[in-house]
Amino acid sequence: MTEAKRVEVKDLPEQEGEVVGIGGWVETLRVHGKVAFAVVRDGTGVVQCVLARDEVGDELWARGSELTQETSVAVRGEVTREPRSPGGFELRVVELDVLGASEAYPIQPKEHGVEFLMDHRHLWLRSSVQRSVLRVRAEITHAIHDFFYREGFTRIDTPILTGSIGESAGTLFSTEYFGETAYLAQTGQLYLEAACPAFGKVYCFGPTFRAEKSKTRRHLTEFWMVEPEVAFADSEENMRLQERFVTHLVGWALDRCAGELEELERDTLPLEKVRVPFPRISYTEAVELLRSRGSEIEWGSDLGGADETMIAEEFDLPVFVYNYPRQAKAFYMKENPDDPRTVLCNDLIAPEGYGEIIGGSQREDDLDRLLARIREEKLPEEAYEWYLDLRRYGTFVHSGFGLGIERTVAWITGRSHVRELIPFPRLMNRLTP
RNA sequence: UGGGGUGUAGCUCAACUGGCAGAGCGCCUGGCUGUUAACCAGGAGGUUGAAGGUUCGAGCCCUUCCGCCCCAGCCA
Repeated sequence: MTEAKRVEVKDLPEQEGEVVGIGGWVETLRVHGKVAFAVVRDGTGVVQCVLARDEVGDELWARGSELTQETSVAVRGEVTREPRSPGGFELRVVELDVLGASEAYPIQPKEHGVEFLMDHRHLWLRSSVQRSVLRVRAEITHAIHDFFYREGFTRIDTPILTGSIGESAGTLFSTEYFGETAYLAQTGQLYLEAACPAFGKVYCFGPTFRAEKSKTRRHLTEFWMVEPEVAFADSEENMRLQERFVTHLVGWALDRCAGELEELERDTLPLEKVRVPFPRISYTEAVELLRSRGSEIEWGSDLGGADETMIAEEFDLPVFVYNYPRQAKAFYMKENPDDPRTVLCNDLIAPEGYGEIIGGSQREDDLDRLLARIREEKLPEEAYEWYLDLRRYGTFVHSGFGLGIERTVAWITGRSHVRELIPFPRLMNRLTP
């Protein structure tokens, strides 16, 4: 192919009248007797490329009119303003090279079932809805780092391979590790607590593994979680950080992903309402509310998905539910001095039925009470020796939380299942591709 | 693990009460100069998830197994 200025599709409107080159993949081809339309995607956008038989000659016509779905091509043509073309511009083809042929592409621009699409996840990524949700995910992860950088946090990368330590046993993936058993991390929190006295405000962001045999639209066995931890912050400050953080993520998505949210047909009005402060309701108040709405929940048991949805419906913002019964929560959460039946913690429930996106707490900083809780839960005390050291050498009030990325992106994009919101989901029955 | 559903062409789905296995899309052939998931005509394409049973006859009924989806639990 002769030399032509190589451009990205998103920049084509600025090149009107110029002859430019693009590289991309054929999404669809519509051939008439003497004119053909090929829609080409390059990753930055899509453009309709037009071949007129009378203009391009027999050889190019033959090549262009036999393009198949997802053939990779290099196209050279004139950028033309054209109201009949989607996007208002098209490329009038002068030259076209097939770079990589594509025979019988499995995914049609029609409906498919979930299993078929997941079996072809490596190709499904090219589809417009998948591109949009994964673009939003990428922007959200960027917004996460932006927020914590600007707030003065230091990023701490916590290990993925760990010894036996975490929230509880029985939900960990294990693997052989030079004759020992290693476990895949289900939280970075305990390591962050160790980094806290070194840096004050820290966070980690990475994959998390849960060997639960969960089969719901809200669960993955491998998911990404961002976890901040703040020295000298109590539960109250923790919730204020959470609402500022979530507001930042939503605002970032509205600013930078308007096109994607439109493509996804997401009603952005509920998102535009998101601002601090978020409504708060104590666990005890939540139980009273639920019982007044006909639920038979007993004080002491954890809230289920239906309970969360019922609470979310009372508000049009994310809502904090705080201070749960201690038997429903993890050993490291600090006892509530005003009501020792409960611990200083909170969940954040997203609106519109998307459920829990954050779990957070103030941590137990008293050595004796923490030790008592470890023994109460019958956890292996030896494994927690280094964690207990943090209470022996300059213990301090501190709090933190974990926000699930896929659930947050599900809410922001309005998608119903988290499996679409990570490029290659790992589920109980899905390890490939 | 428990409850509910489902499995038919490459894909998405029909098939009445148990009675000749079908459509749309995709693919192949031909037609068409402005399509927008193009349209029109023709063609190829099936071990009805697997095994067994009932019946003159099973995609449909029965038994067992397998896959998938939804809900619950666990949590983010």
